Amino acid sequence: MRFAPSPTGHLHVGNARTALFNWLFARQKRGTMVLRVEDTDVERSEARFEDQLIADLKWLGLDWDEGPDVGGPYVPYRQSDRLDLYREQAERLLNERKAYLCFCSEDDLQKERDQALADSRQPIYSGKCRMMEPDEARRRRSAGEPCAIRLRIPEHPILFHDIVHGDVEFSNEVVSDPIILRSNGMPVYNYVVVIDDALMKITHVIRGDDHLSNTPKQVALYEALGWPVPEFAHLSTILGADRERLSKRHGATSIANFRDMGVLPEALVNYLALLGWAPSGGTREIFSLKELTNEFSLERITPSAAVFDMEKLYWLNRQYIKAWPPDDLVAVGVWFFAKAGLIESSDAAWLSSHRVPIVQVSNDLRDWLGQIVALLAPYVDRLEQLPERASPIFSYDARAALTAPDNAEVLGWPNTNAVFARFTCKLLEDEAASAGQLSAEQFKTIVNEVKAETGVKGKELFHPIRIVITGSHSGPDFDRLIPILEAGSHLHLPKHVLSVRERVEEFAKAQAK
RNA sequence: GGCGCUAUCGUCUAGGGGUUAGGACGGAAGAUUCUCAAUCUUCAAACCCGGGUUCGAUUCCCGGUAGCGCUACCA
Repeated sequence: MRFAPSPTGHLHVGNARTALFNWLFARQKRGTMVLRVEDTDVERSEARFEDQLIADLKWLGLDWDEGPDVGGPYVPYRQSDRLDLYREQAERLLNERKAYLCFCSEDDLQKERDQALADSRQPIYSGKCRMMEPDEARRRRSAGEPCAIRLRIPEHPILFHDIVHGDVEFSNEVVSDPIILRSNGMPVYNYVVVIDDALMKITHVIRGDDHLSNTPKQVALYEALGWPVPEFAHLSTILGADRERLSKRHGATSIANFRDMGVLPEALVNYLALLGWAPSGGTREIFSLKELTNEFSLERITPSAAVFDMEKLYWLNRQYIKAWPPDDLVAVGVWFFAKAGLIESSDAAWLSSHRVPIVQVSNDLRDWLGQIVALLAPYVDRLEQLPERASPIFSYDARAALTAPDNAEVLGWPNTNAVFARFTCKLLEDEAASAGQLSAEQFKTIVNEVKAETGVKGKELFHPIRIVITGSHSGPDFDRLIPILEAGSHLHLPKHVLSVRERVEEFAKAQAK
C-alpha cells in the first residue's frame, strides 16, 4: 500500500482519510506501507510542506515502513529524484512502439481541441503523429525539434476492477493517447504514478475517486509496460455542508487546523474512519486505531460522497476528551492557556508530530491549571474553548455584572439584595477568606448561614451569590470553583486572579457607586 | 458537450425481494442540577422519480433527474 501526497500545502482531511484507509489495510494485512512524495509539480511543491505532511501523519498516529525519511528497498521515494527512471521507461516504450513521439505544438493542440468542441466532437487528440514513421520521428528529434512522448492507447475497451465500485469499463474512444513525457523532458502525473506503483510493488492502490477517470490511462500503461495491474479502491469525495467539494472556504479542513482547535487525534481518526466506512452491524461508533485495524475492510467502504459534519466530530471529540489521560489533557490545555495569554510561557512549542505540546511552566501552575482543565474539559467540544470557559476565573468585572442584561432578572428578584448584603458581610468577616484560604467547606458554611438568616434558598440564593463571585448567574460548581479561585490568587500570573474576598470587595465597591 | 461515478432520516450510515427500515450526530420534549453545560429517558425524522422483472420491489434491471469527478505538455 502507499500514500502518495503532493507537498503543496498542509495535509487535508480528504488526504488524511486516504492515508488512514491505506494504513489500516496495510496493518491489518501485515502489508507494507509506503510514503511517496509526488513533487513533480515543481511550481507548487515545497520541501517545508513535506515536513509538515510527515508531522501531520505522525500526529494522527500513522506510520510507514518505507518513505523519504526512513528509506526502503525501492529508493528514492521522492519523485523529483526518480526522473531518470521515468525517462528510461519512456524510451523503452518508444522502442517497443508502445509509445510514439508527438511533434504537435501546444498551440496546435489547443486549436484542435477548440475546433472539436465547436463541432461538438470529442476533444481528444487527433492522433496526427501516431502514424509517423519511427525513422522520421527519430530524425526530427535528433534535429532538435521539440517533441513529447505519447502512449498508444489500445483499440479495445479498457476494463478494470475496483474494490469499492466493482467492474468499470471505459471505451477507448474517449481516452486520448496521453502524453507521458513532456517536450521539456518532465514526465506527467498519470505516467509516473504507474511507474512508481509498479516498481515499488504496490498491490492495492487506495486513493480518492477523482482519479477514477484517470485509471483507464494508467491501466493501459501497465499493460504497455507488461506489468501486473494492481487492485484499485477509489474512495468517495468528502463534501462541505453545501455539498461542494470540501475546500478552505468551508473553514477548518487541514489536519493542523483541527489540532489547533483542540481536536484530539484519536477523535479525528475515528471520525474520518466513519466517513465512508461503517462496521458490520452499523451500530458502533467509537473505535480506537487498534480496533479499526481489526474491523476495517475495503469491501465495506461506501461508494457515495460524504458531507463532513463538524458537529459529529465535536461529539466524538468530547468522548475522547473524557477518556484521555489527564496529564496529556492538561498539557494540551496549558498550551491553549498560553496561547490565549492567560499564563506566561517563553517557549510554548507544539512539535507538530507530537501528540501533546510542550510548555514549560512551574509545577504549582501546572497543578492549578490541571484543576481547571479537570473542571471544564468534560464539557467542551474542543480544547480551544478552555480559556473562554475559564474566563470567570481569570477575569472579574463587578460593574459589568451589575449592568449585564443577562443578570437583570436575578438582580430584580425581591430577595436578591438581602442575599447580597448578608453574603458580603459574612464573607468579609471570614478569616480564611481574608487570607485567600477559603475552602469549599467553609464557603458552604457561609452560604448555609446566609440561607438560614435570610430564609432564601435554591435559585434565589445561589444565583445572586454566583453573580458576586463570577459575575454571572451560571457557571461551574462552587465546590470546585472556590479552591481554584483561592489558589489562583496566590500565583504569579500576567493578570492577577482575584480571590473570593477580593471579588466580594470589588462587588461591594461597585454596588456602592 | 462527452464519458465515468453516486443516490436510505437535515448529516454520517446499517440493512436488504416480504422488516414496526436499525444505529449515531443534530433537533424537540421531559428528568436531574442553584444555573449553564454535561448526563439520562422519550419523541419526530428517510428508501430521488418513472418503467420493467416478480405473487411481492426501497432492495434486482433499464431509463430519467440531480450531485460530484474526469475530459491538459495540472496533480
